[in-house]
Formats: sequence, structure tokens, C-alpha cells
Amino acid sequence: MRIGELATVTGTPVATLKYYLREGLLHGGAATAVNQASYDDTHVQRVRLVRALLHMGHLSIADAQRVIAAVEDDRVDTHTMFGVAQDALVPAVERTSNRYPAARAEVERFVERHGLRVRPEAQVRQMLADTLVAAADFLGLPPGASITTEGWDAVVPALMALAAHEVGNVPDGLPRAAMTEFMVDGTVVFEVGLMALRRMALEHASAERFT
Amino acid sequence: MRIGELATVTGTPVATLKYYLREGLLHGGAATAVNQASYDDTHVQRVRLVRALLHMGHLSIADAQRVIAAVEDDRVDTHTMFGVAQDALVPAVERTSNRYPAARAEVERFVERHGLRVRPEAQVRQMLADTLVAAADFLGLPPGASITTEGWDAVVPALMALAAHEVGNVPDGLPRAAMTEFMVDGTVVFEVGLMALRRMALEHASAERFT
DNA sequence: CCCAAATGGATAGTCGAACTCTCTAAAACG
DNA sequence: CGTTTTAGAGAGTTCGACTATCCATTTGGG
Repeated sequence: MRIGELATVTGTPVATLKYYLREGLLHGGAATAVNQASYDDTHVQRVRLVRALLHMGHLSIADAQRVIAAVEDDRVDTHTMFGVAQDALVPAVERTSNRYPAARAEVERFVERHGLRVRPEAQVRQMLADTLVAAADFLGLPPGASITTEGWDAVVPALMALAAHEVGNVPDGLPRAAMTEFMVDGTVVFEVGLMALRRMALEHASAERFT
Repeated sequence: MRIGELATVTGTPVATLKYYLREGLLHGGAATAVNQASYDDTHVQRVRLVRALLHMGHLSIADAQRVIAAVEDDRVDTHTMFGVAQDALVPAVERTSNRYPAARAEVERFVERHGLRVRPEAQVRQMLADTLVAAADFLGLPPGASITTEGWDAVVPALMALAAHEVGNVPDGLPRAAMTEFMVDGTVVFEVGLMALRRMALEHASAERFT
């Protein structure tokens, strides 16, 4: 297919596709002439991934580039590639609070307690620490007060079951890039769903308490 | 305190605070002279809320205005106010897919199945439907294929327990605006934490499957 | 009490991100 | 064979979120 058809299929303007090409978010089509290239299903899927990252995941172009780069890196195994993609999804925040050492230590204990196989350098550890710090700051805890994760313990088994279910859904035998795209898109899309469920649960709990 | 001190305490430039005042994100201080006003703890807390909404929650100024307006509306009870604030937190997406009717119907069944006390008009229902549609589109399901939520069922009890715990943590006897601020901020901050946990669970599941 | 520094309020300017437009020479399609 | 479409590259636009400037007060240390 040519770029016009790709635009129609994905519902994305040609000018925007060209922009994605320039930014390296979309791999070029097979050149058939000096000003012609042909695109295929991998391009359709990629455009969907990019749009999911940008619109559902609210990533910047720069962050999306990091994810795409990880997806395209063929040198490492699926699990590592997924880890890199995950890391790229973690939003950057300024980390000035002096609560971070305590928060990081609490995260290590949490990971240990639940026997989670999470890389020591995984950005997601930092992400959880960010939350603990923000919560402590917001609650106005005194600087030395202990930061705990015990409120989270109850939800871990359910999340692990959900994650196992989701990872189990990744089809076998796909090219690795396609598998990683699958997992990254799943990460973003199901994340939004989980947030929706959480908010439903909050509204329910609020109804129980306040009405 | 004067605006300079508010700026110091919250780590926000004076120019930005003035911008928030102009945009209605921050209520004005008590005027003590034609060019003097004094600010108090409610302003400090509000600035923290605004920054949590903008930076952790990645809301636009316009969306944050809707949340703040709900927080400031004294005419309704706490639960309703929280619902309005929740609705304002749901990001806007373009909804062109023809899968929406099926997705909405599935959401209704889901809410019914779990006995969730969620308002019929709550935006969070739409948010979950968005996810189902995005997932179906991404997986390339044929247009008529059924959209289900059964993968989510397992996680609901844990989320409800977590939400009950969190709502239980809201202190009693605060002014209602403060209570709502508390819950909104909690929604945003703990949401980030939940996403972090989910990603840890995904990495764990990926390790189990791919290594 | 006096003057540099801070303030409230308003307007204008900046900056980066994410597109969107324009242009040119070369296919492609009917 | 003339109208469309295309690749590629650069310039332009739009919008959101600040940031800077200005002025007429007001404050607060010496």
C-alpha cells in the first residue's frame, strides 16, 4: 500500500505520517522508485502503537522515540527488550525531596517481600518511590516519619494474576518486534483500564462511607 | 504569609502563582491593602493539589480548572463532589469507533456483576469502555467480535479493598473542600503507585515466561 | 522616616511540542 | 496525457504553560 492508503486505514493524516517518519517513530516503506515506497501491515500496527503511546499513554514524542527504539532493537531477548520498553514508559519527574533514600529502601523491602522478579535498575522502582514521596509530602508527614507500602500488599496477588493472564495472551511465534509491540501496547491500554476500575472502586467506597 | 513566602514554601515561582490566580486554580488571599494580600495553609495545600494534578496527573490547565471548580463547589455533599471531581479527571479522547455500543453494554454488565455503586452518568464508565474499544482495535478483532471484561474480574475485590482502605484514611471533620482535595490528590498520587505495581507485576510475569 | 525590595494586577512575550503546509521533481492512474 | 499522488525537506502554525515587564503602592530594615 502507498502512504495515502496507510493514512486512510489508520485514520492519520499523510502529513502526520511523514512527521512520524522524520522523527523515527515509523520505519520507512520499501522503496519502489525515487518517490515511491510501499507500506505493509507492520506499518499499520506501528502507527497504532505510536498513537496508543501518544494519545492513550500521553507520552511525548521524545519518550515514544525511546520506546520505539527499544522495540526495534533486535540484539537482546524478549524479556530484556520489554524491560527497556517499560523503563522508557516511566515519566520523568524532578526528584528533590530528601525522602528518597527512605522511599527507595522501602521499595527494595517491598520487592523482596513479594518475591518480585524486577531488575534492580528498573525505572519502575523509582516510579513507586516517587509515589511514596509524593504521598508523604502531601500528607504533610514530618521529614523523619517512616514511609510504608503496607497498604499496597493486599493488591499484589491480584495484580500478579492479571499480569500473568495478560502476558499469557501474547501470541507465540511472532517476530520479536511484534511481540514487544504487543506487550507495550497492552501495557498502555490495560493500564488505562486498571485506572478506570480503581476509580470505580473509589467511587463505590466513597458511596459506602459518605451516603 | 505573603506571596513570596508562599512561593518559597511550595517551590513555585511567584510568576507562576500569579498565573494560577489568574486562571482560577488558586483562590486569592485576604486583601490587607490595595496591593497586599495574605495567604495561609489552604493556599499551600491548594498549590500542592494543583501541582499534583498538573505534574503527576498530567492534566491540562483546563481540566485542572474543572477539578478545582468541583472542589470549591459547596452546594453538594461530599460524595457527589468527589464524583464530579472524578469525572473531571477523565481525559478526553476522540470516540469514533463503532464498537462503543457493545463496549458500553459490557461495562454496564460489569458494574452490575460486581455490584458497584457507580453513578450511571459517571465518566469512568466511558473510560473503561474506551479501554475495551482500544484493546479490540489493537488486537484487530473483527468488528462484530464480542468485547469482554472477564480478564478484569479477578482484580476487582483487591481494588475494592484498597479503595476502602484509602477512603477510610480520609480524616473526619475537615472542611469539605479539604476532604475533597484530600481524595482528589489521593486519586492522582495513588494511581501512579498502582501503575508502578502493575508494571512490576508485568515484568515479573514476563520474566517467568521469557527467561 | 526613607528608600530598596516586594506586591497586586494587567499585558505582552517566550518556548517547546506536535503537528501542518508548501514546494519540487518524479511516478502513477484513468 | 493530464490530473493525482508521492518522497523528502524546510518553513510555518497553533496551543498550552508559563515568564517577563510595567506601574502604582506598600513594606521593612537602617
